[in-house]
Amino acid sequence: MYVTLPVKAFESEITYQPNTLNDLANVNSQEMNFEPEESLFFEGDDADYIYEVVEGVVRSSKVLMDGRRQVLNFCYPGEMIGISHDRRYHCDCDAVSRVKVRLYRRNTSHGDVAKDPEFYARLLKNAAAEVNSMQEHFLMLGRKTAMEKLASFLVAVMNRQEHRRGQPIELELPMKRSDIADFLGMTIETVSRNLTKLRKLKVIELPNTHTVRICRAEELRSLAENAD
Amino acid sequence: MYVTLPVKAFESEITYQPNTLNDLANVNSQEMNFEPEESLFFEGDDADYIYEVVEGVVRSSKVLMDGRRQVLNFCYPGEMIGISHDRRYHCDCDAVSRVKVRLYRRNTSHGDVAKDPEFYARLLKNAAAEVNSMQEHFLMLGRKTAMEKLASFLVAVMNRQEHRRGQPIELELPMKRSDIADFLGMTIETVSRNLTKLRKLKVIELPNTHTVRICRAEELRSLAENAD
DNA sequence: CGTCTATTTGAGTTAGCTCAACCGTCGTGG
DNA sequence: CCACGACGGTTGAGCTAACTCAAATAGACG
Repeated sequence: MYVTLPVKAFESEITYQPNTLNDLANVNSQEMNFEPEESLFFEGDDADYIYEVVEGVVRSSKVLMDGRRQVLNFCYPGEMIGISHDRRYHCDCDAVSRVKVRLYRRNTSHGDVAKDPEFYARLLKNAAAEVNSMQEHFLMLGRKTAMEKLASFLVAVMNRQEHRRGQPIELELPMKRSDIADFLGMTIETVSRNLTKLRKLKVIELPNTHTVRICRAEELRSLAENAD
Repeated sequence: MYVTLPVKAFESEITYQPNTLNDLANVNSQEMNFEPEESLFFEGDDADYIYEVVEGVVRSSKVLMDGRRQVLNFCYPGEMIGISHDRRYHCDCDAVSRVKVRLYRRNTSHGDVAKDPEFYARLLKNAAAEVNSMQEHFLMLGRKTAMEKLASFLVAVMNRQEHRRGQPIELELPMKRSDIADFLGMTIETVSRNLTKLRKLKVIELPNTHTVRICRAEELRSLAENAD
């Protein structure tokens, strides 16, 4: 029945109850799991599904023929990916960590996503939010220094994740340095050097390579707009 | 009646006929004109209107406190700007040339844009297309050389505009060098130097500062992905 | 414990930046 | 009608932030 894209078998099938707050009415959805580095889809594939991240982190990216890569976004739980205007995906999409996603079928004879106005509204809001966040990312890519980029990235991850006031903030960065570098439009060496610099400035600590403890959040925020 | 945002008076008021192909059903819209460098809206303003460019070119941009600027997009006729997920604009928007725009009110008691499913669908498709084009822009900002950026820009303008096969292609570039520079994330000097370089390579001619004649389109396309 | 991969650090290079001079066009006023 | 100032664009010279290449180190995993 679902022969088109996701080659993996669906792990579960869920039908939402109509009119439940925060849920989508009358939309059939399935869940799927992916291991780190597994691909959800590739650029050029038929965009049969829209994905919602439920657990873990997903990375979308584009590559040039010579291998240069730009990471477009890291998607966290609650975020959607795979919306297309022309029935093709325009980026690659892979799991960074272990990932659970919910799939929404683009077009089916029954339970058609495109005919559900609430889902539509949600998609539009999501797309608008994505445009906004991409605009921030733009300013960063085009006009910020390496240090400002890295600080902005850490601030963005910090803002995305809940934390209790006053506490030193621990960020989990499941992605590799090369992912961060390709997201920020710089090299892994420059990422590494600037992390070290932040550590020496006592703005952060690095208990291990995938954890960043923010010691001076305000200092970091200020570095995100002005590299001194 | 329309006291909120656009301070300028509306030049005309149009009501679309329902069910006309390519038109929007039951949506009141107005048109407005802007002179070059006039602003349509600013970052942080209430996002009361969605704009569709009818004539001319519009520029959206973001600025850092110290004045560094990133141009996000140049909008050509048929494109929409001003969609927001949270009722605020997230970028500045200004006319590059003389511009005619059509305005759609975000929320009104009568003719509410948000309740018109066709308009919704159109907005969503537009937003998805914008995300796609921004993704291309990303790859460019983050990973391309100055020459590749400039060539990509010229190719994008070329693709956007109609032209008859075989003919040498003349592009009108109404924006200033500083706009191009801020769009590509480089300096005006680098833009200028690389235009000169393309001219010396006989890939383009520059009859005047705002016209580019593409002499070797294929060469240009190849430069857009590989600066040699 | 050894192998493999990711990350950090170091040293030298370079693409693109900054600063400065110059040029062309256009509009204004004597 | 011409002089001149303002503005946008081009070109040149030197500088520097980030890159490349290379080597050392640190985790991860069987």
